[in-house]
Amino acid sequence: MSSPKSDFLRTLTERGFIHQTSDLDGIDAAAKEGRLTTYVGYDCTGPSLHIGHLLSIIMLHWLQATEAGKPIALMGGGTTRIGDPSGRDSTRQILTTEKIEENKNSIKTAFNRFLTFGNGKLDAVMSDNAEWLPHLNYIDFLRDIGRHFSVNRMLSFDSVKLRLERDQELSFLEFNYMLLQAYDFVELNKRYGCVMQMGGSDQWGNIVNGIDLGRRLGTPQLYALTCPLMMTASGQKMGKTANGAVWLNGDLLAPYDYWQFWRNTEDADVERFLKLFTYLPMDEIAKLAALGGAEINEAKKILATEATAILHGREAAELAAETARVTFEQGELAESLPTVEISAALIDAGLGVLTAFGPEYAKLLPSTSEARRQIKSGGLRVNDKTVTDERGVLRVADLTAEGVVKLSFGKKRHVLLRPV
RNA sequence: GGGGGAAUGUCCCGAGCGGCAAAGGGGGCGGACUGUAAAUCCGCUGCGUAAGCUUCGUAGGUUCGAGUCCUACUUCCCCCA
Repeated sequence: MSSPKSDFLRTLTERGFIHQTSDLDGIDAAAKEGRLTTYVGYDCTGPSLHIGHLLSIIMLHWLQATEAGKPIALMGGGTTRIGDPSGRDSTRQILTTEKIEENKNSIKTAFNRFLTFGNGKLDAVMSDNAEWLPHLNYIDFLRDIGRHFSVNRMLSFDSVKLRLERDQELSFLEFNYMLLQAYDFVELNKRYGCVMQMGGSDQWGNIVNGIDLGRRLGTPQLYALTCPLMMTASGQKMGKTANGAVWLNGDLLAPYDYWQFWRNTEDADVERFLKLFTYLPMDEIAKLAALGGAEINEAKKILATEATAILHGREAAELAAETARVTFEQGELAESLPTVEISAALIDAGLGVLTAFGPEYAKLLPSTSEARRQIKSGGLRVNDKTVTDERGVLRVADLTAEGVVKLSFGKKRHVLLRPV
């Protein structure tokens, strides 16, 4: 197609969101008229979404911001009971319905910062396929939906093919996943006039199945749009911090740590990430991207603050930036660092360093054995002084003027112990 | 139904004559160098502030001593029917 006429497609294209689409012209036209109602589905396999999901959420944001259509966030309350085999070597553990409900409620909270929900034409809605999938009748489903699926073709999909080639188990349960996801698309079309599904590039097959099913059932033309799988410039899969996944929920990953995650972006990724993970205008991004050498750190700080702001709010982002500035640039003690309160009696009696860093208190390290090893390689500091004696003890004399002890693991992770 | 093979350090792959806390990778973490980057180099990578304790699919057995030998069971793969 020529250059896109809709703000929506132009934005996604210039910011690098688009990996694959069906019928670009059709999408463009629908976006221009504001009738591109679009959904993205989210599994409820974990307690929170993580940055792997962020691209699709931001795409929904742009959909709404450019007035291209109504965003639908679909919770996979039903499909999670089956388990998507895509990208999986082995069968997912089957979660209990209680666990799925719990995850779902926790996941939902992340969307409010990105989308405006309500009853208006372009207001976002949250749906849940547990509303319809559990009520399907097996025979009816086979007759109405199953007959449109060719097993020959299903076997050719990567998610299935890989398992078969490697002689890995693929249960009949999982084999049905793609039918249900296809059905979701059609159902959302009926309920909300949804005409497009977006997702990560690994979802392409599943999405196209929905389009095919729609055509066979006489549903209006449906569209697909996928975004690239996020990798860092050095080829690592994105989304890991030292402590695990980069969760979107603040109770699982504090705004400060989230800010740090973005601050540590590789040079080569800065421009790409500014486009994808912030709402900054393109000309401003171009300026930041032009920075070279050590100056690029300024761009990284802006990336971190902007990305944190759209998830946790401006105030939390500024606080994280300030905490980082005091800690890293002035080398001073920032009282807003993550703080663990301990009983004053522990300090009075003298608290062993190994224990203090361990899982019981600062939680910087998973075990005291690990703490011992880190001391040997010089990775632990108390009040910015490297710990050399694994038998060292924290005492009242170690408290700073602020009445805390600063424990550091590596150059980047700090925790304050505050006796109360 | 019959025959053969395999399960190893709770991230993955993977060696392992009866003396093993168990080779080697990958990944991860720390240190050095830098810019809280990448690349590179070095170190660490079961638990325990000591003594020591607990690991090789599960349960028994042989032995001074078992990842290693024997028996049963579980799961997976291959061949035959």
